[in-house]
Amino acid sequence: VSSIHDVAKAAGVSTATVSRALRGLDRVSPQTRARVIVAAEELRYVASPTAASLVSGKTHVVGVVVPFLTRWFFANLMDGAEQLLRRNGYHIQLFNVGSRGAARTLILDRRLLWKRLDAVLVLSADLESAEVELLRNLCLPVVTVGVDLTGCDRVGIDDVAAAEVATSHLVGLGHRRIAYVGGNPGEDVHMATAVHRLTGVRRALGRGNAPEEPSYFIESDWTMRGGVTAASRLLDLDQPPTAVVAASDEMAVGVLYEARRRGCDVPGELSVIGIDDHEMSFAHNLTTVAQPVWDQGRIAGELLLNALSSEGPHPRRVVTLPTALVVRGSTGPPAATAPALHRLGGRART
Amino acid sequence: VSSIHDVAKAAGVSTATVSRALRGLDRVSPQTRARVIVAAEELRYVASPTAASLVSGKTHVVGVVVPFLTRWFFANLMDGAEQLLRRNGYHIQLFNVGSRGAARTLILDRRLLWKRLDAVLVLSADLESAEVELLRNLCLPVVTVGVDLTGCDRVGIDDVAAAEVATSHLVGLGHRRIAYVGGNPGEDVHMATAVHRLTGVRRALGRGNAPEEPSYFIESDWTMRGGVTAASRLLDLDQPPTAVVAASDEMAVGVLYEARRRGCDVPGELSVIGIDDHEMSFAHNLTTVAQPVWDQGRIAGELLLNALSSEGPHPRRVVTLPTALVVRGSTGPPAATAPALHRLGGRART
DNA sequence: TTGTACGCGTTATCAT
DNA sequence: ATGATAACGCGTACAA
Repeated sequence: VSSIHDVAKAAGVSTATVSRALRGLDRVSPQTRARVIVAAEELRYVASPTAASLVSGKTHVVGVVVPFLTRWFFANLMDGAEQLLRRNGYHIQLFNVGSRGAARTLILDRRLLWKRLDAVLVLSADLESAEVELLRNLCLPVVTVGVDLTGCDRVGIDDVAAAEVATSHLVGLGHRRIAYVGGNPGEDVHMATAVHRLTGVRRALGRGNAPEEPSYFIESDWTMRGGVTAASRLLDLDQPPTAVVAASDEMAVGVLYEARRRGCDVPGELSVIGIDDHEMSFAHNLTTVAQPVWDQGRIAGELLLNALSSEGPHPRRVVTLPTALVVRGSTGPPAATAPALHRLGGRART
Repeated sequence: VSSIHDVAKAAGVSTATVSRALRGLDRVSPQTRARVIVAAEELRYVASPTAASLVSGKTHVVGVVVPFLTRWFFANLMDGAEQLLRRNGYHIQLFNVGSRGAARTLILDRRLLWKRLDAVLVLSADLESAEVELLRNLCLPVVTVGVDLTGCDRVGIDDVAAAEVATSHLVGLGHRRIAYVGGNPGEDVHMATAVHRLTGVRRALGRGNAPEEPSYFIESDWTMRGGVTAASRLLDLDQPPTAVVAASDEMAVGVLYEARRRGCDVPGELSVIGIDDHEMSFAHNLTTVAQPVWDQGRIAGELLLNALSSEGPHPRRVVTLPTALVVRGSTGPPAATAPALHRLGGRART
């Protein structure tokens, strides 16, 4: 409830001096600064951020665009970015845009972003072209994680390689009937990721001289339930696969669940590998390709701070982080004999 | 890049009229309003939120204080609250305070909150007394989830009852050697929750005439790893329990993992029950007491909107949501014979 | 080193 | 119904 005038009066100086003293600018005598600081503390003065923003044009707020708050991957990205940004005096404003298509919760729009933010962080959210356009017109630093926006700084992993490593692991174990449970490239926020991982799987199959059986490629959503549904379709086939690559650990766990439910032994009758190294994966004994999620968020924050501190245009920065195969107990060599069938009576769920 | 003056000029009216027309106030002729709207659209005008805040005193920003972004429970609370608030024109600013004690990431402080927010949502974060004091001095509506702040609106579940139901389920199955794996009440953000759930367990044991064995009460942290550690201690006992109540599903899954790792059959040799109904619990076939997490967030958002729209002080509102026992496969009657031991060689990990 | 005064882009009050 | 104008609270040239 006390303004800069009150502090000025109490310290016996002008408001300009208060402003300078409190913000650590030079051209203020040490004694004066001390008096001002004491007075400000006394009056519990805090400069109004809105007033400051109005004149400076800086809000010290960073917008974070994210498709899901509730999924492990995004929550960890957020966490990594948040800590760094906050430590450097920036506040985080959340834009939870939701999934694509009908499930989309929020369309980014001028009034939502305009004049509110100093920068934008896009966490693996594929945006509509109009939204990308908008982001550009904002004339703000934009950093993305796991998705490409031409010209914007970016951090991510090599999704093609990650899927390739996962698939090659199975090929190396002797599997030839390998299925892929991936995200739906058309309707999903992870469009790019879905495409890249599919590419990686194909590449590994080709290199390993393993066939591509169309019915082994299932599109589903990135959740555990998606994995359950996909596994159900696969295990209902006359010739079920002997191994499954899932595009995420959550989906992989869904596959494990459905296999277990049908009495299909893992890895004896079915090997399963995921991508992510989700925090729960070790409890499921899931083999996976680990990616450093939290670090991707942190580094994205660093890139943002960098862009924020350097005036003018800067060269584009792209950071690609390494992944690593984590072998646990859900993968093994295929059974020597033809596997037992674990079909359920009815038709596969969709 | 266009201000209200540009729109005024383009529409041939004053800035005051532009403001009124665009905000849907009355005392503007329909024709004038139309002209203004067209001009604004033409110029892609969006009112500067900072300037508007400076004069109105309203920021249309709600602060959300949360101890962890990365845990399922909090992410879902956030999600529920976020959607409702955004739909009603409020922006979310994140305050990820982190755990208690040394692990604490962020101390809430005047400059962080002052003049920035219209209201604050505290999601199950136990705050330092100084922070609570600060929150009060902000003179803003404050709503909490799962934690009590005297005078503040609150939504939550009956934690005592939830733990009681979980424990009674085991008692009803015939168990008498029942352990409890709970949060550390001293060092944890969930202080209140930890205390309440412990109370519920004790109450059920007392009512069921089951003994309270001190070595069966383990304090750990609310994660899966905490559950692993706790289970390790319990299974190393000379007389291990026949059943475990875990304060959260994540801990319960940790217990399941450690039991499985030691070859201890669930539920044959050990029954396990959690609290939450975490989205992954069905894959672990975990019996649990479900609570409506997302709804708690949503309702907290509703309370906040309510407080925001009604001027002046209002009577305190407390909403308590129901919980429900979900019986799956991790609980069953105790074995008739004395259970086998599943101790490991060394001393229990701590 | 310090003070004066203008401007940031709105909303709100009053007059018309 | 509309317009002129004073706040809102601060940062910052510029003058002193």
